[in-house]
Amino acid sequence: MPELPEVQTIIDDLNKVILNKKIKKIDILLSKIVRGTNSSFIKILKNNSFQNISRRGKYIIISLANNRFLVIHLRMTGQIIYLQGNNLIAGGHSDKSNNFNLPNRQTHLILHFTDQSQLFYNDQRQFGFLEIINQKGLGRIENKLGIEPLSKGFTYSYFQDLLKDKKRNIKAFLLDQKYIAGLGNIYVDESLFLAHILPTRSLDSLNKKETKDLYLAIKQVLKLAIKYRGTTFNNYKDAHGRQGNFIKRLKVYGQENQKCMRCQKGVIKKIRVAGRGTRYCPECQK
DNA sequence: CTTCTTGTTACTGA
DNA sequence: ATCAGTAACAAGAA
Repeated sequence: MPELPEVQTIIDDLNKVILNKKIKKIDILLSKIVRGTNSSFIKILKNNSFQNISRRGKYIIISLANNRFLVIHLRMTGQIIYLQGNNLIAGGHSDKSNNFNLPNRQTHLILHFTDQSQLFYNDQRQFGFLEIINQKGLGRIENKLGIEPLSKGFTYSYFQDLLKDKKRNIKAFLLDQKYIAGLGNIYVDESLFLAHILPTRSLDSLNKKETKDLYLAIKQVLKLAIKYRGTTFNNYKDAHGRQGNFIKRLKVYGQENQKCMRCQKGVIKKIRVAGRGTRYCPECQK
């Protein structure tokens, strides 16, 4: 479940260690994980290098030479792990089975660099993908995504305009990448909790204060999660011995049947909203 | 055995 | 046009 903060953590780590290293070999272990033909994918990457790594919503965008881009989407269980020797230098979204014996059963692609370091793409459920695109492809991604919630352009008045005249369910709206890019199930639930708003509410039912609170909550939750290096980085230490642990700061996600840690009155409930498991406090979210 | 999990797209029907 | 709902993708956990 890598969302904006997890993807941001991954690219921040990778940018420090992988730029300009020459790719000497590409192993595609699961063909369908690569969009487009495998042969052109390999042809473009071979002897190429990463010039810069950025993010748009949950998409990882790696600039290559020759105006090409390697785009990676982790979907639900994708991981990127960069190893130098036996040392994990940068990585993403490790789950319980934290096993650096790579490649393993879930490894679908390996990039080998000339300095012997390796980048592994792992994906248990195989929903993620890698793709080489050009400037035009970049435009296509841009066109389907809404604003970056941590960008300067995401002002309160921009947020108000987004909501205007819509009657949608608030959670479905926040999950929709074409309005705001990067939120997923975890941070939507956390933002709504922070703003004291029930996930079942509709946009046209929000008053001015609630709208403002939600706007601030989204930014606050995302910033804090990035500070703690995301939620799903549980059991690994990176090269600097840090552990990402926003999971310990989650207020509602995964807290069902627990007493609400804010009001100490409600018990966190889990229901289904917009097709997703949704957690909230029935006492202090209205 | 069944059910649930999550990101995204595609599709149906209101 | 807007929106809700559901299936699909795949593998593993409970």
